[in-house]
Amino acid sequence: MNKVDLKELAERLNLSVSTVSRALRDKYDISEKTKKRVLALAKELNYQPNPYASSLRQRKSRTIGVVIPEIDNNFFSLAINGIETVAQENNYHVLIYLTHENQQKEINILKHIQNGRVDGLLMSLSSETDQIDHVKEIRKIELPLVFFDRVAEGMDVPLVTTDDYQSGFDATSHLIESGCRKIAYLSISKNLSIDNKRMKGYADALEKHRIAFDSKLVLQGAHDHEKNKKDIARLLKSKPRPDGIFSCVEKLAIDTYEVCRTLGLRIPQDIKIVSFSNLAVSSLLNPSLTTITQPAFEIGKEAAKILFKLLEQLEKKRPFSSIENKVFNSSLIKRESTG
Amino acid sequence: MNKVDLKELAERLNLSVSTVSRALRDKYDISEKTKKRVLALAKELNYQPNPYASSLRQRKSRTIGVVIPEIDNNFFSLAINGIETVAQENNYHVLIYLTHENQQKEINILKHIQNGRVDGLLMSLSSETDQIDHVKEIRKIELPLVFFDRVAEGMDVPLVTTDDYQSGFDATSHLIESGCRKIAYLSISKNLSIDNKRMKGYADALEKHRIAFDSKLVLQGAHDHEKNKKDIARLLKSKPRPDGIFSCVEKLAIDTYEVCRTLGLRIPQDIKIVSFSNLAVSSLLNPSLTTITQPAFEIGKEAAKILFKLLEQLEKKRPFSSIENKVFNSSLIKRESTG
DNA sequence: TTTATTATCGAAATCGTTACCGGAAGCACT
DNA sequence: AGTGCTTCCGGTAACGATTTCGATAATAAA
Repeated sequence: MNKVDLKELAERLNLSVSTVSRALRDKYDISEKTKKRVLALAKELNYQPNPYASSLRQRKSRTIGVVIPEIDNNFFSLAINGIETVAQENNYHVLIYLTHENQQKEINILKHIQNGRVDGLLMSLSSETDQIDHVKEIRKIELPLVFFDRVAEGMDVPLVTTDDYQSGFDATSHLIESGCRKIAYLSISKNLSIDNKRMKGYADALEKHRIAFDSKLVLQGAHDHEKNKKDIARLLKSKPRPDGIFSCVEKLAIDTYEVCRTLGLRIPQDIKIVSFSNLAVSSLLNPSLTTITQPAFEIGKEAAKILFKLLEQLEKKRPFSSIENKVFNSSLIKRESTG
Repeated sequence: MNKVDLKELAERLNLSVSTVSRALRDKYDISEKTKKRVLALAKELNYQPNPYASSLRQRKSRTIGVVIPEIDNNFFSLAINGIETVAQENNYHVLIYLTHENQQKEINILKHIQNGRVDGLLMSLSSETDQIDHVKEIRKIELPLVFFDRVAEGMDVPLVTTDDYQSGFDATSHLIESGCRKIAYLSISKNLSIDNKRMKGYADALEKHRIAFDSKLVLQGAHDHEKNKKDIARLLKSKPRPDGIFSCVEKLAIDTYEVCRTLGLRIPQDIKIVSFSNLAVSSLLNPSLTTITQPAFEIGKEAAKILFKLLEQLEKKRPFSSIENKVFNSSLIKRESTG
């Protein structure tokens, strides 16, 4: 066991522990000569400071937490990629927590995290979450928090999102312009603001083209693929059959593809599909999928950057500047599924 | 600021700090009555122990680290999903580190991690990694370590892998049986044992069918998509053109699809493709892709379980039982791309 | 009643690092 | 010589929990 601590360094160098500590951290009141001696020995012995002692004393952990619904999802893995990149640049560590779209898990995670384990939090809500007391609790202890994508609104917290309303509007308009008149909306959650906004865009686009909104055409997706496929199949077998599908999330679009295959429905001849998606192979699907693609990596990076800005302000005890929201544009990429 | 610590609890209860601590941890020498009082107040004040103080004292962090090459990759995100699931069951926290396939980053990460920040490590090597001194360093400090998928062999460390040789053999045989005679192998790294095994399976299958191994048909993939596509295009324009492709990783297969589209090559008529892949939409591609699919989620779970078993043994100071390797079977799923 | 035992709790040391305060030594300037 | 500044370093007390040891009181055994 190879544990070198400050005491050991101090003894070997005939210095005090506090001097060694300050030398290693390049403080002003240690001579250059001493600093060099200390650094040299520290390197030789491969000294690594104990992060827990340090965190305990400094009341900061150099760690941020990321709480997300799931990770086997292109959007979130790209976002984490962005987050981790920024964290590594700032010499921070990243703790990952998955809620698996479960509100109770989300509550538990937030509860067990509000003890200084992380200096800040990045978060995207679970689809089941229908109240946010647990998040407000986090605010009470003044833990810097940034929401991305699946945000909770009205909380005085920075939000990083995309132009969900506009995207919903554009996607639906695109379907209408492609000839669709009976367009279904596949939702993940009526609780999530991003879902509501997308649906509002959908509804407004319908209205603009004088197409009646029909609540029977709104399908609530679940966490269970099989159930989703059954529901989608029922929807696609209803008469008159929908001629367009706007899916709020990638996985429901995939389910739709599979159901269409099962039912022998042709895309785009029988039904056209557009979906939010970060699938790298959208253009290679059969048929290629028209997507609204969010800049997921950038969203992760930006959310992390804002969080680090908050941390810096906290550090310098500056008053928090105005809440910094950031809205990215998604891009509608037209492909065969709406052709 | 709402920081409740043991001292505060103790004062309010007219007890000593040590009694409160032991009551909370349900030790035998505290009366039931006192325990109840303590628990009640702790709950009321939402007491959360400071993890760093606790870790410092106990010399354990209840945290494991996961070091992987990338995360926007279906295999690794599924694996993490499995890891996180097991970790959450064990009340452990998960730190994520991405090497971005870069050896130097991998070295730095391992260096900064060997200070007690994690109790154990799960790891999959970067494709660039061509020596493993940094990993051996980790072993010296007796940090429990489990490799999964991209393992380093000969290190007396548990490995969780798939039957890469057999999969390589089967995939190649399948191509041959489908009529291919000039089969290219797309590799990610000559350093990785999984790559070597897959290639050995490829080579042996060729030999079994008396097809000469041709090193010009082995293409070394890089981290850069554009370069890969150029290389693949060059390969596919060579004469006589390869009639089969066996790709070691998903992303090279995707690149190949795109190149084929650009060059106007028809899959599977002009060229057949099989690839390792965890893509959920393999069957929806145009044409659907024949894959060797690894049980990624299970691999993550199993690796984490083995790690926790090691941690438990360490806890009880039992001698380590024999190194526990686990080999999962991948499944060859035949689809149109080799039809 | 005395002694041994058990049940229950408190005081203090400890984990490794950092912050606060102060002190010695050297120099410059009156 | 005395005063005032720097420069450089050490001692000590935190940070918040756990653990060891021992103390007290209550109970059982003698």
